Amino acid sequence: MVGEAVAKGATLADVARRAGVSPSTVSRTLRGLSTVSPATRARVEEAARELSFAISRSASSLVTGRTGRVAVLVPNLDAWFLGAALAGMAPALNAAGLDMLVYSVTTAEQRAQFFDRLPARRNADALLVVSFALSPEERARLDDLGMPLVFVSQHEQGRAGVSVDDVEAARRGTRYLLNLGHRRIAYLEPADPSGFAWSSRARLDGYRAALAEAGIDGDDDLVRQVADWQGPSLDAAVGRLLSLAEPPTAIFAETDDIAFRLLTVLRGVNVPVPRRMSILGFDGHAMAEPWDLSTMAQPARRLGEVAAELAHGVIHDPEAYRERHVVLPVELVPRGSTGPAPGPRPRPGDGDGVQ
Amino acid sequence: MVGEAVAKGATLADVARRAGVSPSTVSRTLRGLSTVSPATRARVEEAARELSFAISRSASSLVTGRTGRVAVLVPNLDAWFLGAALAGMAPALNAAGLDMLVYSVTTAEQRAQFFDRLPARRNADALLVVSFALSPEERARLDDLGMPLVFVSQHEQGRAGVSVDDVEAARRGTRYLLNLGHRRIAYLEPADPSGFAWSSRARLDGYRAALAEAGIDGDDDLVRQVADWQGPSLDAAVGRLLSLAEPPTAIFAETDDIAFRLLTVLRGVNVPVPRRMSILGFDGHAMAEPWDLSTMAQPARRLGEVAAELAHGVIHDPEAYRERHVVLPVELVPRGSTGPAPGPRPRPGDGDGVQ
DNA sequence: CTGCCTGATGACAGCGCTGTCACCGTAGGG
DNA sequence: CCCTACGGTGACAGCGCTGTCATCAGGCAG
Repeated sequence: MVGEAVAKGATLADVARRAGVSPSTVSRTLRGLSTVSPATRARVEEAARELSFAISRSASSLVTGRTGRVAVLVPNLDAWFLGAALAGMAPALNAAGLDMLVYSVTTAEQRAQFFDRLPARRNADALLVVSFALSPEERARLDDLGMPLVFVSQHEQGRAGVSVDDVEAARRGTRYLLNLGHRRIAYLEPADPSGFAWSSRARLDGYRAALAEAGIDGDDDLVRQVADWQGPSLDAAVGRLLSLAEPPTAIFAETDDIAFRLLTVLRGVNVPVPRRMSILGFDGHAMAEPWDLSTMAQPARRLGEVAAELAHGVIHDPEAYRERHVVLPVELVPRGSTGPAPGPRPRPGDGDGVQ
Repeated sequence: MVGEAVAKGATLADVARRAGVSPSTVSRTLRGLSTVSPATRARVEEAARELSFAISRSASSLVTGRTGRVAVLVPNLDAWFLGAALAGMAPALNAAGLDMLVYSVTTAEQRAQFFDRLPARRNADALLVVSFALSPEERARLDDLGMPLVFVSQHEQGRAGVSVDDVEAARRGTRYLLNLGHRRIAYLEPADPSGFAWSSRARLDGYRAALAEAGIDGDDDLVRQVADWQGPSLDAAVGRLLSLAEPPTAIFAETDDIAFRLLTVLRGVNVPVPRRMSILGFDGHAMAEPWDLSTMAQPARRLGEVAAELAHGVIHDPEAYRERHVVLPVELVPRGSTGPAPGPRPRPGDGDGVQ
């Protein structure tokens, strides 16, 4: 009895019967195709509505070779940036009539399985690679399979993709600190032991370039790697920086997540921000505002939206889109975590140097 | 020439030819089915590997009626909780051989479209509804279509789902504040103007129950709605609370996001936490630790994992799983944002009451 | 030696669509 | 009044699988 009630779902043939036309006509109508008379169209659409007809993608993709789906490959799912990017992607994809398949590949095992079974293949029309470091073999494999690729938040020579100009953004961020009078500027970059997340030295390069332009010699003691998210290595890094002969007066963190933890650590050890130490982040994390963190804001959602457009492009016009790369702007958002460099170190007896 | 290189992808028939067997046998082998001789199995598997064969779900689902996909419906994608839940879900789903289709329905328009075209139907074997307030019509629609539903992070009577016991968790959180000596405890709940996010009065109920158990009359002035994420209404709410004849000494925030902003606002107006005001959040947000926020931690990832198991369940054994509901524990994580209630208000001349 | 059962495999129809082609009626040009 | 053109429609094959049934070679009891 229960089984009876479960409508298996109307088929296109059912709709055709109800509308008194052939299946072909229903198909044409529903696809909004060329030549269907208005009267027929109306009848078909009503019949479809009455039966709550929803087309079976399985059947149509079997014949068209298109699945109407795109796969999204991410190194994890709980990082703010990825969530924001997906949040931009999903509606844009849906608007284009595409469904979004998400694959979160975090462990080596998952990775092997993903590329071995390649579930995306034949089950998606394109693959969006988001901040994921593809090995050359993996990339080759995907190419062999003829899977159109779109790289999101990473720049791959001669490939469709969307990203920001990390070099330029980091350069501008560093210049901002220089303009505030800072001369000793540290740089904290995330260590990625898994090697899954895509990264480049681009931001670090930008930082170094800005220092060089200002005639300041790079000091490797000021560049430190820290575990991206959890763990004690940040404390150690801060300890190193504070115990230098000439400690920094500003720290540029490669990600806002690092900057947040940095703020906490500094508060804990009574280093006032920004009076004694300015902090600049990178990402435009949603929490940056409540934390009053100055940051280089990436348009994360927008990256997702553009990625969706590119996906649509590479599917429908591979020739035109194959190498299209979009660069989005990064904006410096100055907030309370950055301020002028403190004056010269107080000589003995000078007090705090405060007027 | 380029077109030539694009391998359309081997079919099952190709594998069969290469292995010198019939397509049926290949199908049986690849599905790990009953009776295939070891020798044949080996030949088939090798042929499949050599051709990088990946089965076409479109074709197989056309005949089996199963898509091997589950759809996940979320009210948005950039909230921490949803990201964490998805992060738990994705690998668990993949391990069960299911692909994850994500639908982020944020606007009324998207909502109408989703339920109108119901892209999930016939394109997914089950729908996971995550913190999404389905209208009765929407629910009825899904039921009519025979789509198995799993409710995540929300409790629906007689439905498969996984959630936490919000009443009990809020009661415990409130008791914790009571045990610290607080008697005036405010409660901040999120206003959800869109009405998309599922919510219940459960947490508020738990808060009230704990107060009642302690013999404290509820004071409606202490319960305030604030915009969940952005906006100025928090400032107003704090203003109200601080201007009461008897202001609260602790605030229980229904979500960590509210608690974070609360911490910022209080810091801005020089109300020391926890010396003058204790703050307790709810969620177990990843940022709670660096913020040193006490919180009722939900096992967000675990919710996702269990949801995946339930999805597998309702697909393969609907009878057994139809009404299965799993309740996961919430743990109080005490941190630095909560402390003993300050002593009685200092009488004039008493100073700060600090020894 | 016959008959039957069992394990292993192949043949074939058909899932629900789409694309192609054939078809039909009507309008307009010669 | 015939012929073509064309808008509108239907018939039909077939996409790549799976499930069912048929087939066949051995093994073993009778």
